[in-house]
Amino acid sequence: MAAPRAPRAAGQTAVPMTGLNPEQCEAIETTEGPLLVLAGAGTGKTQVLTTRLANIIASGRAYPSQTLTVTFTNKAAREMRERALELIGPDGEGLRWLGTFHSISAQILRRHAELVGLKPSFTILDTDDQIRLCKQIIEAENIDPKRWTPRHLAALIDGWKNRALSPDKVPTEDAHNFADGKAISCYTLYQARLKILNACDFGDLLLHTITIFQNNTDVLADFHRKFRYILVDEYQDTNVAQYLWLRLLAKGTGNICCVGDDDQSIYGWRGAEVDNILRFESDFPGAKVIRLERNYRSTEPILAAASSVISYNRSRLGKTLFVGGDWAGDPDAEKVKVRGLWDGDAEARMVCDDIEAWAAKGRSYAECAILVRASWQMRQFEERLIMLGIPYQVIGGPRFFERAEIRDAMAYLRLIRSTDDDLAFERVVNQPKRGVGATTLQKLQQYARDDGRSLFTLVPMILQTDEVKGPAKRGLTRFIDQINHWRSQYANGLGHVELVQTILDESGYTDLLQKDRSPQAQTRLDNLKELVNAIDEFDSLEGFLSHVELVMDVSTQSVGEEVQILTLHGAKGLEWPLVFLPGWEEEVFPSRRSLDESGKKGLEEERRLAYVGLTRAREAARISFVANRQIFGRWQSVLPSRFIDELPPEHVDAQSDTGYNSVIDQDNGFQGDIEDLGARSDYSSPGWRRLKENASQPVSSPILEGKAVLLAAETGHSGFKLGQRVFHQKFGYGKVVDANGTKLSVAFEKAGIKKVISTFIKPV
DNA sequence: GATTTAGATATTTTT
DNA sequence: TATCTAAATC
Repeated sequence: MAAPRAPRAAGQTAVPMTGLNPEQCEAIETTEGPLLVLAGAGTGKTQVLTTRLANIIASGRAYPSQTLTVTFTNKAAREMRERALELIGPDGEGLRWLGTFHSISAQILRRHAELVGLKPSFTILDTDDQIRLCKQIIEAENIDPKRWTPRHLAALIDGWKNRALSPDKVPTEDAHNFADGKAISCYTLYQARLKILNACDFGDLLLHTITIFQNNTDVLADFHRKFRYILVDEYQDTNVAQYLWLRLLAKGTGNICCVGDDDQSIYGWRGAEVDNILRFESDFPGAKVIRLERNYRSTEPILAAASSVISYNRSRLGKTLFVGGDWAGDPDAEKVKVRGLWDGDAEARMVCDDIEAWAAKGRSYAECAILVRASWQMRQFEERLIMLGIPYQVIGGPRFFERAEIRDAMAYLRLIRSTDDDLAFERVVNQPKRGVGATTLQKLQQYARDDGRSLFTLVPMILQTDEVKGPAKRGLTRFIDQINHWRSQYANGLGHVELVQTILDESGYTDLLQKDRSPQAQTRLDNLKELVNAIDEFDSLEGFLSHVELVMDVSTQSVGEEVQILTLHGAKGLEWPLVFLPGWEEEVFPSRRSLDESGKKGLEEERRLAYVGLTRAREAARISFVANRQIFGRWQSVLPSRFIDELPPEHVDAQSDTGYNSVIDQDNGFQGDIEDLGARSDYSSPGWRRLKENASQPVSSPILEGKAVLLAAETGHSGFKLGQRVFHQKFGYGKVVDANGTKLSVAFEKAGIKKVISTFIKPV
């Protein structure tokens, strides 16, 4: 490789810098030495990051392959790569060190696996495999799995790995809380099992890489020479392991640029340490800090609201966002609306009416988003939107590669790739049913543990004996034969796409789903078709599998003309003109669990979540809270969130449509005035009083009228006749087959099933 | 070993 | 309310 071209003079950039403000330019041009870019919400962070990367390359400071760019999500990595390539053109083909912490670690680890006792072909376990491994360990250690769940153990191990703690370094008091101190031996056992399986979990990808760097100065020195510039996105979300990883690499040139926002650190429960960003200047001596505070996204009231709330946090570096874009000095900017309602139904009604009114002004549904704290809050909005016939999209939820049917299909493929993959073997040996139950499987596992060889190798030997009999023996024999058959077909040149198809058909998996008349079966079949399509895009099975292990993500869904419903966490990095922030009640938001588990730290994180939520809005933010909330089927009287009190009164239009003297308490039969409630819970605050003074106007929903939409339970079935064709947003078209009682029975065409509908449905 | 039923249990989510 | 797990029964 030739040496990089001579660096250009400082200040001279090779990439167009039009439309960038002075702080942004400074962040782009300060290429040498440690740099922290504190980028507030909506201040053009991604643009700075991509332009900076492009500039380093275009100015000849480094070849693309000499830059390391780290993100947290695959989505961010994809976006960054695209935007950087736009700026630097085909030169950037070599941006092969742009990726997530995990994908880059995996690349490094594949090259140096033997240094930590792994083969380069190691597999990467996902959460599901991890939990099943933990289950086996808990059984082996004779721990009561009811009291100490595998999930619990997996979470503990994950937590330690986030903090870069190997089994010998776990503080004893940390381990005491699990199964009378057996936690550490479980962890040790877990790591031993992983080594036998030639596998890694996500945490190991980072930890092994750190170990390699620490124990092999030559390898580290190699990477120091290689990576001339390091860029890190979302630095506030790094955990201890990621921090150590970065420190080791940054010791080379010292050219490390971290971009982040301490006010947007919302993943503490997942191991992120806000402290990393707070400590940056002392961690990297001589570090420069540049603040991006000019916000191009939101109106004055929205920024004022967000800034005011976040100012109540103590652990932060401090920034002051100001309106820097088209919104500057806009006299028509809407104040942040705060509305109090009787219950969740009324709240959903108000929000959806607002959305209709927005659309009636000629604006698009896709410009609206409803951001909730927890996913259970989504349902009532969905129901209401279905009723009004407004298209919507729920973002998040169970991901494609985590669905059972996809994981089953993947397990078959993993077995074809490597018969030693015991976890895959266990998953599908009885899927579809082959008469191999828990007892048989346990017996097999016992053998495998004693022998140290894989299940697939041992089972044929066991079958020679009389250890397993009857249906289990027949099932196992067939299973082994089938796998061998598929493997030889594949070895003899059967294409990987055909292979999946063959496996699904010959194993009886497709049959099983086709016979199943449940509503999910059709979706599952569709998902499997989707999987076949996905595999088609790769040129080999191995390529597909190793990609999927790291990128548990299917290409982003297209966003059409739909209202978006998502969690506050899912909203980070996104923006909409109109944002609804419902459920601002104590115990819901801030979430009670968060406060219970992490106290003041938890509260500050919840507050950052409020900040993230508010700053997603471009033109209008609408907060709401209720007096009575149904949580898991139980009614609870709730109080407005303390964050409402932290809003700046002059930028807020607060109003309660229901009055606060309306409190029901199902458990205690309490029904009374807010004064009583205040007395009960010591709740009294300026914000609350301010809202209470305005508590007069009733809620109105004019938009509802004239909609050809009915709820069976509310209206009876006057709107429906037997045989009537109807449309349901989730299940599609169908015919009414029974309309007695309070519910409506509908046979849906696509799913081929009958379903009792208690939510809204539209006659067509 | 498979199926059914009763009971407990309940954030946020990425790799 | 909905979902997942473990015991109880087939």
